[in-house]
Amino acid sequence: MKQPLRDLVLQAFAELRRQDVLPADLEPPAFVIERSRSREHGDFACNLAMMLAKPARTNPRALADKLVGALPDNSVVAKVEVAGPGFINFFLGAAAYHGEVRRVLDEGARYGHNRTGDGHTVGVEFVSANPTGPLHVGHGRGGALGDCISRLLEASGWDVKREFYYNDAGVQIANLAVSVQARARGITPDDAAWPEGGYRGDYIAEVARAYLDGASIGTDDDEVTASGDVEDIDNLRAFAVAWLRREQDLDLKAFGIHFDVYFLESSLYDDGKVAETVDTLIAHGHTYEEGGALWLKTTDFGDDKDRVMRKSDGTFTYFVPDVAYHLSKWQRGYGKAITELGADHHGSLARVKAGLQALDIGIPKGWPNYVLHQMVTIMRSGEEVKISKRAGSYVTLRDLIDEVGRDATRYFLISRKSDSQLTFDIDLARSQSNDNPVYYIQYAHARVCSVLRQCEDKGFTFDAARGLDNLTRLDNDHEQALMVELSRYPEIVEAAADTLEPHVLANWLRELAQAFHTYYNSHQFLVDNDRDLRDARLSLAVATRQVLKNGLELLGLSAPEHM
RNA sequence: GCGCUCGUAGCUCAACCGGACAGAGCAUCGGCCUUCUAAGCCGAGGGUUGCAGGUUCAAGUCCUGCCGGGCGCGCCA
Repeated sequence: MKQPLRDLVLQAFAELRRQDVLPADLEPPAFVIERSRSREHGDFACNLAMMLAKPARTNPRALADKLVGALPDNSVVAKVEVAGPGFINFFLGAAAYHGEVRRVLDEGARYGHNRTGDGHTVGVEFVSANPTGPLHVGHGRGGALGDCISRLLEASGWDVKREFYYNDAGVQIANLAVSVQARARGITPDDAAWPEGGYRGDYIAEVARAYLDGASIGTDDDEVTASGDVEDIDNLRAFAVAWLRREQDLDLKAFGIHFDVYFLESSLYDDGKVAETVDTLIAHGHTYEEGGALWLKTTDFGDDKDRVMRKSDGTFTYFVPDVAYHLSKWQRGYGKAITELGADHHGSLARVKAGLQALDIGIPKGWPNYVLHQMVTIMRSGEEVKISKRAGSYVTLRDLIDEVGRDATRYFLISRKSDSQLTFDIDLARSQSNDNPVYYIQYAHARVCSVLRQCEDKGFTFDAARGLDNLTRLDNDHEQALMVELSRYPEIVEAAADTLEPHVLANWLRELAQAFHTYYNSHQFLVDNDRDLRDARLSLAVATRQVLKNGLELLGLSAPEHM
């Protein structure tokens, strides 16, 4: 709804330039049209006059008056006021909101979508857990965030590729293999013979048992059968990785997340991409040898010290495949790329970005776009549960889903800004699940469904067209407030997608639900003696249900018809 | 020590990227079910936005310096 107002203001601005009130060569500044916080300030406020006060060398209120005077005739604005330090407040006519209700019913599941992405491809990488253990809550936060961001971008016209990067090469995988081997030999973590750095969790014993039983594991691209031979470390490793990948896949499926691409780190070595990346960096003169190692001059690109790429033993440090991996994303046409990581990885960002810049192939400085999430602290029985891979003590994602449900887990994990730490109180989420915000929103949806069922039971026929013809009957404060809330949805989706912040949508959905619950409690939908009013109210209820459903969908939450 | 990040009501967090009087939920207290689902609604109390400066018409938001929490700082990944 903002754009028509913006156009009007720009026309007024141009008119003042013509009248020499403003310098003829003055370009319009980056002013905003924004929703008013309070009803008395109208529906939208514009700050243009305050921004122009200095270049025009007049006081903002006088300028605001002139801008208002220069506004062209139009049908959207019912009233304009100049207020405060020089705000121009727009009061919209009821027709503007009625039009929005019609749009909701007309566009249905597409309402709120926009075309910002224009069909371009964006790669969204998230979770990317090492296949060395079950997914824990931190992965859950990353998973929920990445998936919701993907959904928001899809709703904004992007062609989204969800991508999972497996670190299936390197030291941790070797550790995994020897851990399973030790378990298969009957060694436990408390024994002196337990390998240094081995994974101590009980799941390792499960893997070992299955290995000794000669089990088979099918993944989408492979089938691994255990030989049962404890000495066969290659088979042990392949079996353990396949096992854990399958476990993680099941967890993600239970969480409602799918990926389009599973990218294996090992493939970067197999097809020579790592070597190619290193060669390119050397060829462009961004490296040097020192102490038997090959260094990348990351300080040329904003890092605080240079980094080793190839160790003196000839192997590469971990960030080299990371650079090769991101290069692969670039080459695969991800003009926009989002990499979602736990904040403990932030130290490596600078060197990966430096590596990408040093390739000299025109990758923009801000590419990829990193989204970091802070730690999740888990409380159980009033105490913090420490996550310790070493001791094998976990709160797994599966535990959470089992205990508090998929919807509640997702909602909890995305309802906070990703860069602030999150406390997940399991007891609270479980014991008070009825007071959980997600149920509050879903309840509003179920209530509309219930009203429609009652409508049928009472023998009323709901005529949506008739309702839309009678929207002028919706004249009380609660109905007005609800319509205003509904009309904000497209702006919320656009803002959340632009800033990659799903919590904006989560919080707003609560406001929408609240506006509906308030309305529901103060007015009857199924008035029996006034069909026009009844249908008008039902139209508004159905529009609300549609927007609730659309919003829940973008967060990957269900929209139940009964509760 | 250096870098990044956060600090808002008793608790958990918002605040539309610089706008008007800082808002919700939980918790506490008080009301509302013979009427569409009370998983709901209405009301009350609760704040020097960690501290001190600066930038400007306007600062929780931007800049500087402190204080405090978290994370990172390896030829580990």
